[in-house]
Amino acid sequence: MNTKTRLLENTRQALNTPGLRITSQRALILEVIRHGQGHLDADEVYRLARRKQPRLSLSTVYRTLQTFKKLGLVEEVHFDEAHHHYEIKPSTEHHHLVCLGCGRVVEFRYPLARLVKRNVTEVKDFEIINTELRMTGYCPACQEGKK
Amino acid sequence: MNTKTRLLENTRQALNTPGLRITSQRALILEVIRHGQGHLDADEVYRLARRKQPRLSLSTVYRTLQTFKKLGLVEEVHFDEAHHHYEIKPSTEHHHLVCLGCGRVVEFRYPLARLVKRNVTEVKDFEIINTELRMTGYCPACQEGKK
DNA sequence: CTCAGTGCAAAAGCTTTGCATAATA
DNA sequence: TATTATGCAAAGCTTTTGCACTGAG
Repeated sequence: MNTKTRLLENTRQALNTPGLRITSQRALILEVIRHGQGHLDADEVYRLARRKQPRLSLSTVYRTLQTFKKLGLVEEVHFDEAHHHYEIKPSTEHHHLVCLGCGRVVEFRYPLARLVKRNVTEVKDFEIINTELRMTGYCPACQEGKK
Repeated sequence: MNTKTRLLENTRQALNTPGLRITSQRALILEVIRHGQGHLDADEVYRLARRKQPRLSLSTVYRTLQTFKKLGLVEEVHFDEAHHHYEIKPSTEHHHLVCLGCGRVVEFRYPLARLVKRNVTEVKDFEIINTELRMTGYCPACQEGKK
């Protein structure tokens, strides 16, 4: 079984929804996000994917990202900038720590949703769909640099 | 002391930084954000402020927002959409709960920064500047509507 | 063969910038 | 009077959309 066939096979599992078609573009984009280290924005996905499939268009990337989001396959993450980043939907809740100096993004696990739901009156009655914590600051290395 | 004078007086206190000028636009924009219920985006600030000062331009709003942000006077909040919202910098840490049904935004207090800093290894060594938690879901009323 | 998906180009937001003019300190 | 800030218009970016063509099922 060659790489391309395996890729399509994986995609088939991920995208098995009536009416939805498995295309080489979708397989490729899913693969790029899976292997992309963490948090790619649409343009990064586009550039990486174009190495394998030069005729791929940016609109396809955007449309595919929307599709994946609706399917719950990827998650949109909001950093400080104006645009969005995407990551494969994690099985366990996790959050992000962004260094304002070097831009490094650190992920960490912490069961916030449960905690907050239990302790905050306003949240108790909500049906929570998504919980996103973003902390920004300076990592140890960049704290040094500032001195 | 008339309204305009008082406004400028308040602004003077807020903006007292060498080289920074107190203008009627800045006073007005600060006032709009202060009285705006919670979370206005740039365009909302613009439209509200234009009622009092029709010649105000949108670029001034954007530039002023940047200035205020740098001064730590207002805070940029990131919701699900592509653009930013602004609020007067709160004295105590608080977070946001957004209803996906009706769009209502509920604020709640919870000392997350402290908690996470204490419990998460990855965060311990960071110098944290900002902590932003955003939860989305459905409020009681909208849960009803879905049935 | 049909209809969902793609590529391309154009449009649509939101935000930033250049430059001459106005206003503050 | 010396700069800083403003208004206007134009440009920049990211994201979306229309349409004819392609390709999966």
